[in-house]
Amino acid sequence: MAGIEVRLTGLNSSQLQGVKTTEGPVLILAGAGSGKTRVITTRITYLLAQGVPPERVLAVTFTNKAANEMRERVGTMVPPAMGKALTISTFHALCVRLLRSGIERLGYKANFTIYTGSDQIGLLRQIIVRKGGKEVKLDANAVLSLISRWKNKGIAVEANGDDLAADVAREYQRQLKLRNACDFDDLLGLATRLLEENEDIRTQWQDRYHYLMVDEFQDTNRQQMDLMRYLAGPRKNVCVVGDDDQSIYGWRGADITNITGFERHFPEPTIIKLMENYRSQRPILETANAVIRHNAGRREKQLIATKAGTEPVRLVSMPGDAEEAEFVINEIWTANTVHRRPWEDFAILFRANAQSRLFEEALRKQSIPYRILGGQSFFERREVKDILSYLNVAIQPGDDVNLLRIVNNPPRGLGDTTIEMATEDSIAHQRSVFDSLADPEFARQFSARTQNALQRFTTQVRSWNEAVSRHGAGYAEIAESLIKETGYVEYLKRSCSSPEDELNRTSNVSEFIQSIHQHQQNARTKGLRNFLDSVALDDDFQRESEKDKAAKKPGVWLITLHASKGLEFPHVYLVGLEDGLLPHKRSIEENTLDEERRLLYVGITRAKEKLTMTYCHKRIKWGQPTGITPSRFIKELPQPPVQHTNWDDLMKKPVTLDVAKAHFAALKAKLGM
DNA sequence: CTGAGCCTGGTTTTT
DNA sequence: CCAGGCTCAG
Repeated sequence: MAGIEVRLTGLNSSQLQGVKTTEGPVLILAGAGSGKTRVITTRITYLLAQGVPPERVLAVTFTNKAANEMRERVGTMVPPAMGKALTISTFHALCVRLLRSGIERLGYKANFTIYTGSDQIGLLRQIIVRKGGKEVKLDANAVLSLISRWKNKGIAVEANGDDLAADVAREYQRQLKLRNACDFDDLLGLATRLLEENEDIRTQWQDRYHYLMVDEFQDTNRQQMDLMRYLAGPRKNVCVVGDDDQSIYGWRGADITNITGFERHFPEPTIIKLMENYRSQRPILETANAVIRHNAGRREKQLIATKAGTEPVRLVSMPGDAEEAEFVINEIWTANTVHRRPWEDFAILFRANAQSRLFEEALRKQSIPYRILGGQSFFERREVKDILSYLNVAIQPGDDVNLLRIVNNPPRGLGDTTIEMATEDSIAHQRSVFDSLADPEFARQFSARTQNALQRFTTQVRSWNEAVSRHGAGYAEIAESLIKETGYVEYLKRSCSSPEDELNRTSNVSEFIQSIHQHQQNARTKGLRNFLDSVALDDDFQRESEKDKAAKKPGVWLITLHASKGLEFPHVYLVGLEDGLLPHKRSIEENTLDEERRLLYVGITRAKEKLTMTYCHKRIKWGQPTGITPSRFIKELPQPPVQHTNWDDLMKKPVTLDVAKAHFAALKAKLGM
């Protein structure tokens, strides 16, 4: 094998140890800003340089973004052929691969459909109405999170209680299997079960990968830990990288004991601490260290500053939320106008999305560009979701959830009554809704007109099914003709209220068609099923994600603390340090203050040069001014380096000449002088 | 099927 | 306050 060069210069001794400890379980505790990604990518390169074949290396991440970044970075360090032979994947994508080749052992068919959040909710709503009648007030979202929690812990849905929620959950699971569908949690759970119950498959996968790496390990749940254990096998070459202090997804099932109790799953690991911080100036790190120290049961560590700095950390009290927004935006405006700092140097971090509104308004008022992460993803938009449902039905007409979404959309004479009867019939005869619709016996009870509509629809579905089942079928063309045949776009146009809306939605349809074409041309594994997988897993190769697009737009960052993890900004405003907000009311009730403290810690460690925290004495809540108690975390902030001031003092401070000039110039520009 | 009007609830959201 | 879901009338 041609020698690969590994660049080890510039790594500190613990980073070097992380790179070179290749055998046995390794736990790398990577503090915020400690150069974790560099260690992971260099470690992969190092393995290859030691002669490990690239197809024996598996690196798992949580997000597609992280996987792509890792792939790119490694790609610059090794020959292209080697880079391609590595497996760098998200947990979910890896599980889909496992399941597509083995799920038949668990009683599913290999062409199973992946149900996303809205599919799940749709199915649950249906079941709730059927089981409990219309009066029953059972929140589908609540049941869904219950189901998710069980699945994350590896508890069988079937094995829980006999109240309505548990009953609905059981029916949900039964329906999924009947429809040959998996939800996101199933992907992990079933893949794990597949390995657990089948020795041959387990050994096959254990032979495949000899070196495993997991990033963001603090976010793994029980299932993911089990999965890694089975994949690692007796070799136990597992290197996990994470930071228990940045575990902020407990509410989503992440199990912090995976990292704090790592030894229980992998005895006698090498533990490496990356504590040198290359991001933040010393005062910021002192603040962070002081805050996180208050958490119990953590792995003891302290971030070590490599960057000095004299800028104090500020804590500013505000009379109300309006002043808070105004103050922050004014400072940003001045820094940009007077000191020429670009807008994207500033981030406003908050606990809850609702907080962003006042800031947005203030930014708009000053015509300052900003970017906001989140919002509806492309594939959750109605028109895209509709077409996806058509394609899923084409593959599996028995997929009731997707069928019901499109059966009368556009309207084709199959209204509520017909569909309700079909649903009942399908339950009575233990078959799919499609099978009921297509049954002449069932059709007989309807008017000639409805019979006609039934005939037409079922014939169409059958022809689509045949078309997509043909080997090597051009699925982009099929999708296009399907849309034409159904008159979907015309229908969509009719349902739009404004020309802008119409343009937006129709271009979404075109963009979607375009992405199928691209998949058909470029994807490594072609086929409609694979396309739908990559859509469900949001790992659509060519199309830029909404987040990437937002990140490229210039402007001030408005972002939740959760979404800020992994990012860094020169100037950070961490707003709303108030009891009930940070820590959040629910967290106080549920006694998860540790996680709230970690959230604060994550926020603090985002800042590179300057950190300003704020809190209000009053806040307009639901139209009413409400008194506020400052955050209980404030007393944990060390003074110094934290400087506690208030709004009045800062407003009274004399304006410098520079600032006055800048204001004057801006005013002139506004008036067009 | 649509849309106005009423009611309710309001944390975070990698796949 | 205000967004989203739901109902009922047309």
